[in-house]
Amino acid sequence: MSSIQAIRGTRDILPSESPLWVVIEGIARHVLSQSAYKEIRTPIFEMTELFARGIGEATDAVGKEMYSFEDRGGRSIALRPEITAGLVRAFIQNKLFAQGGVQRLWHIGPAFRYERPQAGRQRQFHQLDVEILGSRDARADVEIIAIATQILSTLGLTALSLDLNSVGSGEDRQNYRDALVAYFSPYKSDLDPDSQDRLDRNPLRILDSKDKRTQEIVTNAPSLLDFLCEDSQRHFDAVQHHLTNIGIDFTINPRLVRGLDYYTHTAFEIQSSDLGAQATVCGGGRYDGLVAQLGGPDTPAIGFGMGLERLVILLEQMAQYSTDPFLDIYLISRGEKAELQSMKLASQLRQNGYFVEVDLSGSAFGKQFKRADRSGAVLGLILGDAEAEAQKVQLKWLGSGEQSEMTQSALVENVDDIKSKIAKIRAQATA
RNA sequence: GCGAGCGUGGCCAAGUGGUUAAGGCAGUGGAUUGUGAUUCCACCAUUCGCGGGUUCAAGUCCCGUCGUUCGCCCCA
Repeated sequence: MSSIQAIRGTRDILPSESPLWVVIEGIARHVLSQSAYKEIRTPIFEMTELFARGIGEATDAVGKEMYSFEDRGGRSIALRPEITAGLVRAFIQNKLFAQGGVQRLWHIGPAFRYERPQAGRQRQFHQLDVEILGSRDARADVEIIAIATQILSTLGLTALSLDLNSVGSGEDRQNYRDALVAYFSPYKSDLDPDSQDRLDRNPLRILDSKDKRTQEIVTNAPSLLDFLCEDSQRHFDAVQHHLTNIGIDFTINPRLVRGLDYYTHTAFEIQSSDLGAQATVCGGGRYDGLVAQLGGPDTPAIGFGMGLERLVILLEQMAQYSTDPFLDIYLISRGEKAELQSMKLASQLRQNGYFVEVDLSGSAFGKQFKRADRSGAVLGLILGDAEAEAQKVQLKWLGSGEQSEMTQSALVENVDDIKSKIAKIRAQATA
């Protein structure tokens, strides 16, 4: 066992799985272009400082999970731990704000975090990231949430729950944070060790603790919602009002606190109960301060990240999408002349729109038929010495075994008949 | 970073200290030198993730290491 293995926490997406990824990407693309979103592609690595400044030095994603290294020029580089920061950097650097109005952007690709792999978590994972930059309106929040739910429901994922919260303005959050520290400090020794640690680092996280005793203490802790200023409250109310109006169910969860520093106001999470400990399929929120913080013009924004691996897990559980290869014709040949003709025939057929696989084995016809049968093709074509000599080909309908002979040129010209027969057989098979 | 479980061929596995490492699927060749989900035959692990130790004897016990799975932290 000295062969080289994939890096821990990375995974090959094999041919048996990739069709599912294509389905997800296709549906996402469709929904996003319906809503006037434009794709942006940004590098998977950036200056480490971008993440330190944007996401926050104290967050786990940056503080302890970042894949950072020095490049040959001595610069500190990091594989992106999430997508938003790089996207905002691109927005600023390319002056997309100069186009005025609202920018609707999306990006799909890998992100990296140095963590122990477990169910639904890898070191390299893939995210769909969708952002609206330049709108403070509550309708932008709602549009973002609606897009997320539409992608998920179009995929057929229905057993999901949407949690909603407002973390208020930066000021609201600071006030709340102070109040929490004041509330928890007297109980410090009763808290679980993790939460004691969080008291300094990130007191909002204590609310999420799974420890029983801590949860008892949390019951009477002040609620974030009581610390929203008037504007924050109005925004939050408007978001809820619109969501209800368009029929999106949600649960207010005052304990929903997202892990990255840049969030303000709306925070949301979409979860599934079928994912083990990593239940979040999609998480997002508003980040009105980030663009300015990274050196751009003051630009409000909101967006979400959706975890593609987690979608794949859910879709595999449902077994709703076929991953069978799509093939019209399997071409069998044997003998030098036949093999020569088969390549020409195959390319002519492909030019006519057929999906064609050529058997390259040169093995006995019996073996080739076996493979034809397993290939999933509807029609088998047989080219042996006799056919090659006569410029003919045998057509064998693999479902029925019915077989006939025609000239190769007739086959190539007879596109409509053959195609409609293939379509008919395929329709019967799925009926 | 912490905790627990698991590591036998491409895949699924039996094996619980006695030595020749079951079986199934897949694969390859043949019976069938041109007809496919049937049948039959043959081939397919000098070796049980890797390294060390205990023992007359180790896939089986011990230690280490790597990988993997699940959980904690945290998050997509």
